[in-house]
Amino acid sequence: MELALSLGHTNNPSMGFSMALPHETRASSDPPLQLHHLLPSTPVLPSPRLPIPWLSHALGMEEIPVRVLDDTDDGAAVSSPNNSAVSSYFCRNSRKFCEGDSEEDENGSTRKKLRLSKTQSAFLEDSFKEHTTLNPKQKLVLAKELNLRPRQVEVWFQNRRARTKLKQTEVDCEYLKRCCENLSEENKRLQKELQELRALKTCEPFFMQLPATTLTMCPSCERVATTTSTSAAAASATNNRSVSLNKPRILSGPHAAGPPGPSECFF
DNA sequence: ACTCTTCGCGCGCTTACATCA
DNA sequence: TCTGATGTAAGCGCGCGAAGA
Repeated sequence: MELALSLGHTNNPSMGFSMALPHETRASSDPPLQLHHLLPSTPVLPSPRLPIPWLSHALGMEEIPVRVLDDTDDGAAVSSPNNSAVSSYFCRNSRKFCEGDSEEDENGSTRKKLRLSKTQSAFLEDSFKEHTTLNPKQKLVLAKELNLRPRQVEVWFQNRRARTKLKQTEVDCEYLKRCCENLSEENKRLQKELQELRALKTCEPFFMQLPATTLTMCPSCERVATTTSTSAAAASATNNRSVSLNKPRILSGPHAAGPPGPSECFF
């Protein structure tokens, strides 16, 4: 089947799968900051650009040809007994159908929860790939096109955003987990190396008599500098081995050596 | 200019139903 | 046929921003 839908241009060109952060400015054109923006090579959920139903016609500019979906199109099962994308839904609290279609079926029993047909879902999915949010007019047009209530379209988009966010969170967690594992491995390796160096140091007391040369690494710029006593400077300069026996010291804070301010590299 | 109220919307959390293995 | 897991439509409450009084 084909669907002809005319809607305005997107109000959310950034789209993609960047999830809206809570209470962010929704009209902002800047995509919200994501973990994958901060971390290298974080897998990001695909955002394929597929043919989309958001066509070029401006909203309300012309008659929108609407074809009522019928679920025989793809054989998709809508569990509603009348097998249509009905404009009714089940109110949990009142135990009846609400808003426009509150009747019960012939048996007097309430109808089951509506499930969208595959066609409807696919259409909504395509729309979502173009817009993760809908403006009221787009919602109405989509609802009309799919023979759903606007509320259903709205709920579908809300749930779809939630699912996307959940998946992205899972991806991010997986990535962080791998990062953690890698860092643990690196930590183990460095600890082992340190032990070896210490063992070597105790085996060669001669070098203990040499003035200590400390390698100090700036955690900010990651440059390494040697800080030695004045008398030892010459000796250490000519004795690379003594330098190698000293473990680079990671400062606890940015340029923790003191005098230089945090914005100014000590090195 | 500021405050308050109302409205619409999105989100998180949750429930309940449909489907499947 | 029954059952537990999973997916998802939908309800509810809350917070936020915009608009108007």
